[in-house]
Amino acid sequence: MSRYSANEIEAKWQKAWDEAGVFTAERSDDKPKYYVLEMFPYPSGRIHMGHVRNYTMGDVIARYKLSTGHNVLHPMGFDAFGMPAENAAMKSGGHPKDWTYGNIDEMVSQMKPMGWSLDWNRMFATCDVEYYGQQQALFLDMLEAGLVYRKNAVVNWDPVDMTVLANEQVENGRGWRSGALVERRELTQWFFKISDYSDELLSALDTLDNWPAKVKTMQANWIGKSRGLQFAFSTVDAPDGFDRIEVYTTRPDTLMGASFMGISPDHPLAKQLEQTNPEIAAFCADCRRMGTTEEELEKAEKKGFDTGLTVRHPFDTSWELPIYIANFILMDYGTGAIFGCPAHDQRDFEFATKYGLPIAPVFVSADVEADGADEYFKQKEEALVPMKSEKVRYIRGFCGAELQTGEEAVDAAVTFCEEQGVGQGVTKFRLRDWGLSRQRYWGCPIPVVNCEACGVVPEKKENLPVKLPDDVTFDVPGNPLDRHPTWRNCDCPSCGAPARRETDTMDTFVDSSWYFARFTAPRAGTPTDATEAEYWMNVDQYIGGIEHAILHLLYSRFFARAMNITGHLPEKSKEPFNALFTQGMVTHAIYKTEDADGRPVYHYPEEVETKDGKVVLKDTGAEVEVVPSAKMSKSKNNVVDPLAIIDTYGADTARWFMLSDSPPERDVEWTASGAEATYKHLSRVWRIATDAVADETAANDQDKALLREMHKAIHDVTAGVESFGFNASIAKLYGFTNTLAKSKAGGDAKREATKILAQLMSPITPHLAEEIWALLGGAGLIAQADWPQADESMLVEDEVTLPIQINGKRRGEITVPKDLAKEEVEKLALAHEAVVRALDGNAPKKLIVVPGRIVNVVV
RNA sequence: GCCUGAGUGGCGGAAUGGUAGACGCAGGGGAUUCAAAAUCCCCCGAUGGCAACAUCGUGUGGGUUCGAGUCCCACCUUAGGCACCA
Repeated sequence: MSRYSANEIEAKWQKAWDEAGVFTAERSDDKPKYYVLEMFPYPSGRIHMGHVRNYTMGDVIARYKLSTGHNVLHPMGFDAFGMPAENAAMKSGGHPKDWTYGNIDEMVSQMKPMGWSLDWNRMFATCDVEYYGQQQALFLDMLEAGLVYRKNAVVNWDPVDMTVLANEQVENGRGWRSGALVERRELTQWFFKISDYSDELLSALDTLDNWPAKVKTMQANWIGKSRGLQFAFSTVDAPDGFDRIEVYTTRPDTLMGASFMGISPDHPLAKQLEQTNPEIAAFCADCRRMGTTEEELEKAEKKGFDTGLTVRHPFDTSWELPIYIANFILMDYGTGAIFGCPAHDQRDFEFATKYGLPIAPVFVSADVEADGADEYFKQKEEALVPMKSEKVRYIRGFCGAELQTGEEAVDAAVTFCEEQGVGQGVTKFRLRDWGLSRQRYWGCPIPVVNCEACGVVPEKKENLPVKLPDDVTFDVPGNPLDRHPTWRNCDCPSCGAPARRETDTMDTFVDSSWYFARFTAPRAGTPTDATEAEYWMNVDQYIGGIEHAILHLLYSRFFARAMNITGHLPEKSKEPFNALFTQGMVTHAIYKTEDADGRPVYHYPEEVETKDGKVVLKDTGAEVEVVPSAKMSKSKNNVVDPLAIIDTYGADTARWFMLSDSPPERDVEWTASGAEATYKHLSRVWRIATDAVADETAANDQDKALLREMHKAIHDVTAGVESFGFNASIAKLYGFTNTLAKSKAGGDAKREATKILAQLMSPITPHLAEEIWALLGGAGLIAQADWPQADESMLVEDEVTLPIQINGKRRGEITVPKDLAKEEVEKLALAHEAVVRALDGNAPKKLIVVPGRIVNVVV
């Protein structure tokens, strides 16, 4: 008997699948289709355990669907544009293209040994000219459909490197490379009109039944629908054109508590004022040096600048409020101007306290009398911000009842203001338009041309693709496209005069917003092919990390709609992902000690050992602190390399272990002992199979019991696979393997059971399954064999064991024929020793018999 | 503060309202072996008891039920998200 040799087996069967073209997706009318997709990776150059888990989950589904008679589409590609390639080029020379394609080759060579059932014929990278050329065509169609436009927007600008910085490249307000103070600078940029779809993207979430509720909630919050009042304050002595300033508020009921007006440093009025007032200019410049993320704005100290101008309160024109420019107000939200009500907003409260502005309460708690209201409020040292659904007592209300909820008061205030001609109720969304311009080289060029005479002109479709030039260097600051004369200079597609290309490229989220559609026809001369898209779309099961819950998935949903409008996807694909599954992370313990200065030192798993129940360093014997279940991270030295695992145990072990220990949606901890145990188990299955081949035991009375267990295993494992309960399927496989190993059944029954075991294991450990299948003379490839069906009649036992409870506590059990009459069960139960003892001659108060389940005696 | 989840042995985790802890890891004992590796068998929530067995036990406190890990109410802890403000 030979030993289980994973490396030999795995290479052999991968070759066999490849030669038979088992995983080539083919369209045919005689079979239903199934499209399973895992989020494609960034080509970092190395696969990690997260990939192994993610792609193995998809693979189990794909292989299962293949064996249940589906045409399966299970493709793979690379999300290949983006900054890391440029960073690498800047750091160590070379070209982003070479770096990227080198990494892709490297990763493919690491992925293939995992034995995933991928249709590699469909592979592409988003940096392939064929792909981004079609993306440019899509962009032009969207431009024509009015889904793209240009406007000014603020970016992080590094004045030394003369470049735009991503948020993560700004550290403490300084450029990560130059160390220069980062400015916020306005550039003209391209935007997708995703905000036009805010309401639809929100309401359609309700139709996504097979999406995690969590993701839907996150998207709903992100879209952020709100109902409020938009109205204008009239100004006093303001510059021309600023007679009125529009504000938006979700709390119009607090209008009588207004104490100041705040405008964004980017508000037109602020910009007007800073031209003549150096102090205001300095303040605004200071604000613009802050980062552009909301988080940074929130964390920053709240600062304001009194413009000296005032506005009149809409209900009392003699009441004037000062106008402040404030650093926490974003031009992109609402109208870029607010009124502050310090009594009922914590941020306004702090602002008013800082600048000595009045704090007038509008309402108090419902349990406070109106007379004592002002007194009550004076004792408070923070804003009173109850839930909108809570009833409060209005003391400066102007409509509705004195006692009402915030929601009721807001509605009443909107109605009242509309009647008075002071503004109108509007619905606003937090979701902003999607800025897609990136001032970078390694991305999809935006296919437009700037002509002096014609303005911004779309490139002609026949001139696509607009290819990235290869002859660029990164030794000089700035975007190489900007200083590439022969690429940048071109002829206007409209008038033919000399013109300049757009040198901005697209956000990489654009690339990943339609790749799933491209997989249905990856080599088509148009973005998609109608027949293929009609057949393969939608993605039946999408699998990926929760970190993409908002942006990627929301953008993809928008793109699917845009592609429908522009004729690239059918109506049914407006929601492109029928089911979504978000898998947990792969974690690993961290081994930590401290150096002489108290700084943490992280040790590789190989450097530690367990001695006398303590984890110590092999070298010095020093005790090590074990931090369990931390995300794998290079800096913490707790990364497990899939290649090393394949080398030691084989891909089947890695695949099985990644699914065995935790439910798929939760994090799983990689442990060396767990991997070892998996390998031992697979070796055991291998031994059982090789033993079964030559087993000459005659058929006997144990056969039926074994086959019964076999059918139960079919039933349970299948149920697990269909419900994403891979860990449950694996538990059943362990159980069935134990039964099989101990069975005294005849050789034929054992061989049959072993073949079924191999089939049930085949989605998880496909190589070992093929080997056993071949060993036992299975026809063809197990990958192409029909999934076994459980015989329902074999799932029912002839006898059942019923627990006997006394007052709800288990006190014994009886074994009875399955169909025994209830009365007979009662009789047997009452005769049970423990029951007799408990009753002590008395009659039971109550006797509950749940057929086939339980007996409960109440005494 | 709000919205989602989660909380069960030493650990990962099972349990359509019906025998809590399946299955795996770790641990203990035994068989085999000159010895070891590998393999096989048995035990393994806590407390008491030689044992049979008894009592307790699913974050906390209540409740519904013949019966609650599961359903309801309140709370605690924890992870993720939002930072409702525009």
